[in-house]
Amino acid sequence: MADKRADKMTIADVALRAGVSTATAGRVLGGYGYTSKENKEKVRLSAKALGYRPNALARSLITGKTKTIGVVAGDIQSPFYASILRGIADVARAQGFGVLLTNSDELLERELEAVQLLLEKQIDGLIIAPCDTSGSRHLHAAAASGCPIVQIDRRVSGLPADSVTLDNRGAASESVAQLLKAGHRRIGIVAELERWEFGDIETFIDRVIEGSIDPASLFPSWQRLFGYLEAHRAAAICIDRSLIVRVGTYSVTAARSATMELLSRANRPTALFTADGLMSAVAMDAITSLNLQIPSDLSLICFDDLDWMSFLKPGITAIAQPLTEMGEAAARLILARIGGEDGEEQHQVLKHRLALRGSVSVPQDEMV
Amino acid sequence: MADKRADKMTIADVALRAGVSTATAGRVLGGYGYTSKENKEKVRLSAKALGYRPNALARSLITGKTKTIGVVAGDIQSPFYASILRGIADVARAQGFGVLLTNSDELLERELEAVQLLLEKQIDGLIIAPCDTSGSRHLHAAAASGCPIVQIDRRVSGLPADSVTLDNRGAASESVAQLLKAGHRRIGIVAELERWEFGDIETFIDRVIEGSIDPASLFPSWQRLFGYLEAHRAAAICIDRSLIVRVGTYSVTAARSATMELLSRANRPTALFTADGLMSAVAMDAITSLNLQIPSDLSLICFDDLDWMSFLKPGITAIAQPLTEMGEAAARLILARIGGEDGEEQHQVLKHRLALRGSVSVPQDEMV
DNA sequence: GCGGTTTGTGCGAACGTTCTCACAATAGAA
DNA sequence: TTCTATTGTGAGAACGTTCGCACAAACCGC
Repeated sequence: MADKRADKMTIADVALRAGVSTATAGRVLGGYGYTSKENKEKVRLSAKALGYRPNALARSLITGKTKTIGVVAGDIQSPFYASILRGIADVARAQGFGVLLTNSDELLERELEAVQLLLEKQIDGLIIAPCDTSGSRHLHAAAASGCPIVQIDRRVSGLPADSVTLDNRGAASESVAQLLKAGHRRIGIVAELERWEFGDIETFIDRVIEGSIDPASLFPSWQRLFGYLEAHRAAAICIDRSLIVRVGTYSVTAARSATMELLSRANRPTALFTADGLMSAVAMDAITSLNLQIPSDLSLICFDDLDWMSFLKPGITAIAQPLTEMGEAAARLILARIGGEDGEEQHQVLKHRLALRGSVSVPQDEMV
Repeated sequence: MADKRADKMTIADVALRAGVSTATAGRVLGGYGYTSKENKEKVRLSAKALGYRPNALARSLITGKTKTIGVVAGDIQSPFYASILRGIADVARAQGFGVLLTNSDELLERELEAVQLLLEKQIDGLIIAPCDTSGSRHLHAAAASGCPIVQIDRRVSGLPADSVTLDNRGAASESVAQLLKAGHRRIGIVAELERWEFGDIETFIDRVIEGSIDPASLFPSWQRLFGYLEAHRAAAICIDRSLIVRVGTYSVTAARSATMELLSRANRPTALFTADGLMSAVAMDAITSLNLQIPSDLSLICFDDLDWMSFLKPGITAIAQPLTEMGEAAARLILARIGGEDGEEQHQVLKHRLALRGSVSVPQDEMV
């Protein structure tokens, strides 16, 4: 038994018991500098006997590295962030890094507090899904002060930081093209589309058509609308503004009522494209409530591949984002920066996978 | 402009610029001790001008508190842990605490490493879903060394630490009773049931029947089997051992083949009880693959309420765990302990909610 | 034997805070 | 006046590490 107060054992105690200086004990335990075999042994034994556990705080204070990366997610509860976080945590753990987690709920104020907290705790790097893609002075400041940042899911324009995003525009465009190819001419889209800083949605549509928008620092849902518009233009099909359902907020109730309204119309669309996981779940709810059959009454392609889409009666064709891979990529980028890599900004744009299942068919009116 | 190197600003720099001692500056910024109004003002101004950000590491080193709680989850990616984590993070944030996250993948070795990492980083408290409910010397050691621990989802026997769990036995028992009441006599159960330290599953069944098992530090899936058995005994119905499908590992493929086998039998059960979210999803997949209709061909009650269960054609009756509440409760407990509360061990057992939907009916053979 | 490298050790100064002292100055009470 | 509180200040010692430096012993080729 002897000593079992594993509590406040310092390197000095270990050194004393081993009969060496604290410096020597530090060297063997920290694995730096030279030490003789005998002393190595003595110190190790002493440390084990005393139940010594290094204090990372003290180490970090002097080395200036905490081996901790901060993560600001939107909402950890969502499968989207949960999977990304999984990827981050895996890579971090493999390198002996810890993950300090906060969520912003997509609220700027909360993001501010979170970043502040993380920086005070001296994280070595920050992975963040930024709320505000235009301003974000706090992120510019953090980057300027030397904290490496990797953006995920979206990019704040002008921020000197790496990013990992999905080709949302391409994915949406491909899916909508799929529906168009099947013969659909009235394709509804349900998307969040909370805010676009440069005007209303009509302006957005006009500017996409005229080709004067750079999708890079758009929010994902806007990029997906972009893809929707692009596919229509490529097929030389006019946009029916009424088929674009802008929920305006990331809420189930708002999404539900908007979707119900769209699908209850006399001239309802023959196909539906949902722009994210929440919209997909809500749309599915609405579809079963209205007793619509997929794909005979309505074709459907969903952004985000949720588990139920594969085992529903006809499987739902869905765009699968490589979420854990995104997290892994982000973690690898941040670790590289922490490791001192100082090349150009890296902007990794990952590709989706279109899971083709049974929710798309020829539109009803053409089937006769 | 002036100074924008928000990087290495220490309290000494602030003090120098304000024309006071570091002690006074510390008092103003740290909010302890006495300071005159004038100095307060001067220091605040100086800090703001220099973009001073306190170094939590240095503070923690001396105060002995990091305002950080460590979390060891099984798999953050699962909706189960994601929701719990959400609850934890919310409560922690509200109190200015950070959350240091790791996952164990239910592997003891990984849990060991995780706990080690967290303790080295000097977390103030630990919330953990322990892998091993019997041994766990590392947790005993951590508790002994003064680190408060809150266990979640399950309890290691004899560990002096609070816990937050669900009444798994009660929930399972109630659900199975529901099926029995509807007239089912052949009720299948699909559960993970990876390990039970005291013997094989037959022994377990026998010992439950004879009433010689304390369910407190059983793994949830075993507690749920316990409830299944209990409900049968209460209804004086014999257990058919062949209806108890032990998957043995938390894997989709194993679960799928086991479930397919069960549902393909000539004398397949008339009702099914799935013991967790993964089993539920897999079972649903199997059911649709086999083209069985719910509830006419098979009644179903699932443990864990997943989003698709509410909007499927007939809704699936499910046991909803109050997950975020569990996380919140755990966080509150740990914060209380960190705050110095030293009463008796607290073991909070939360209640489930049975979401009654359309997946249960009278068994087919009695319907005539 | 002599410089030069390699290997090993201990002292003490960092790191950026908090916190204990000692010490003033002011104010009110006796 | 003189004694106690109250309010304020700064010097300097913690906290538990890492790291620079000085110094020694050993080994090496020549």
